[in-house]
Amino acid sequence: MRNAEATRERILEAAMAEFSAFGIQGARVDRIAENAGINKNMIYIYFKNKQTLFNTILQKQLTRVYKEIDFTPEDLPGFAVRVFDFAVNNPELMRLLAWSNIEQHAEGLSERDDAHSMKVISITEAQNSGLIGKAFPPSFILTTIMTLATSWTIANPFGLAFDSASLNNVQALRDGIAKAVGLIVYAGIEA
Amino acid sequence: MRNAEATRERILEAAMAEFSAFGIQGARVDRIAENAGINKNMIYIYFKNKQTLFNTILQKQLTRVYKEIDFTPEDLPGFAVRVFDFAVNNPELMRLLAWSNIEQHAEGLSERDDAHSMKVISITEAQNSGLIGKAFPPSFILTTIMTLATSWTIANPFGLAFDSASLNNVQALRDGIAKAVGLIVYAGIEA
DNA sequence: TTGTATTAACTAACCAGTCAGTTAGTTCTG
DNA sequence: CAGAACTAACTGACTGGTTAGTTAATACAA
Repeated sequence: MRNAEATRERILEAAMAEFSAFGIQGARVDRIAENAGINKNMIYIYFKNKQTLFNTILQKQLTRVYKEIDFTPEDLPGFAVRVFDFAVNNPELMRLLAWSNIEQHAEGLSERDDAHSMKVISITEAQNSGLIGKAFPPSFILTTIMTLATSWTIANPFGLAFDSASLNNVQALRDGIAKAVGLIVYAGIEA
Repeated sequence: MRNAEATRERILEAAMAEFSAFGIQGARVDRIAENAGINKNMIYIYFKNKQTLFNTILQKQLTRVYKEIDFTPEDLPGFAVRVFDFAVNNPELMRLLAWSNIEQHAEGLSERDDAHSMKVISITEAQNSGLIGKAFPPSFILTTIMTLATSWTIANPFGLAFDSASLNNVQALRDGIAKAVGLIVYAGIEA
């Protein structure tokens, strides 16, 4: 079986699981090779080194995030719920983000910054057109939404165990998040 | 200079910096010894191993957190601001928490769980006595406050760079957090 | 048969933990 | 109070195992 593309794909798949579980430092290249069912050297042929492999995966996953979650400034509670669902359904990805944050070797995150700036601008416009309230600055609103929506993932600084029981009723959390975000973004309107 | 207590303290200090920067896996015992200005073997005399050293530090820091931040169910916006100030002023500690979460070797966190349960009970009582609103479940309120208050630290899943500019005006963030928490906990009262 | 995919064996560096031994300080004894 | 006996603090050198990355040789497909 000789198939360059398939081999590359299997490396990426195994590496995603490995990096998500152990981070960059903790990931073992031998283990990735074994789980991918390929020889370790293939990793060094398809990717420069461990760090590059990680960067490739992070890039790919981030692109996926921005593609799969629609940003709707006119419906921020709905957006928050979408982020929440995505985060709860993709714990591997959340862990990858956490690792890239704390191990601080991340590169090429300009895409992330761009996506952030665009959202802040959209929120500003929504405020000016009266779609949402002006009680809070746009960047504050965005940060609040993103952290609120990911509170029940590995991102919670006090541990997921902190409030894991709530995950037994995902719909209740969805409702709570939508309501809380609504209070914040519609503060000052129709009140 | 022979002083067991001082030596132990210097190890803990250097280890805190090391673990905060590199985590458990990434921490280097040799580096801790060098920065503490002691012989590496002393670490193994005073502490069983690297993991035990980490656990000791985590325990100590968590105790400090619970001691230094008063929980006031009758003034949750104030509590949130206190958590925010503490988090912003103790980035090392926030990193330590993040490492202990993601590297999942943490032990002896019953103290943390107890502190959490107590707060949930207090919030429930506050709701029943009409001090705060019943729009959200107690555990939801607590989780929301904790993550909101730590959104501008390493805990932010999308990176601190996500909204680092806001940290230039800490007072504005404090006000925003207090206001947002107020909207959530007083929803349904005096409205 | 030519070049690409793949492999096994190897290397150099690193690192947690150990160990045999030394030095500083304290207690006991005559 | 001298100095021997003892204890606690500390040191430097080492080891066994691990790991990222390399190299040289082999299998295969066109």
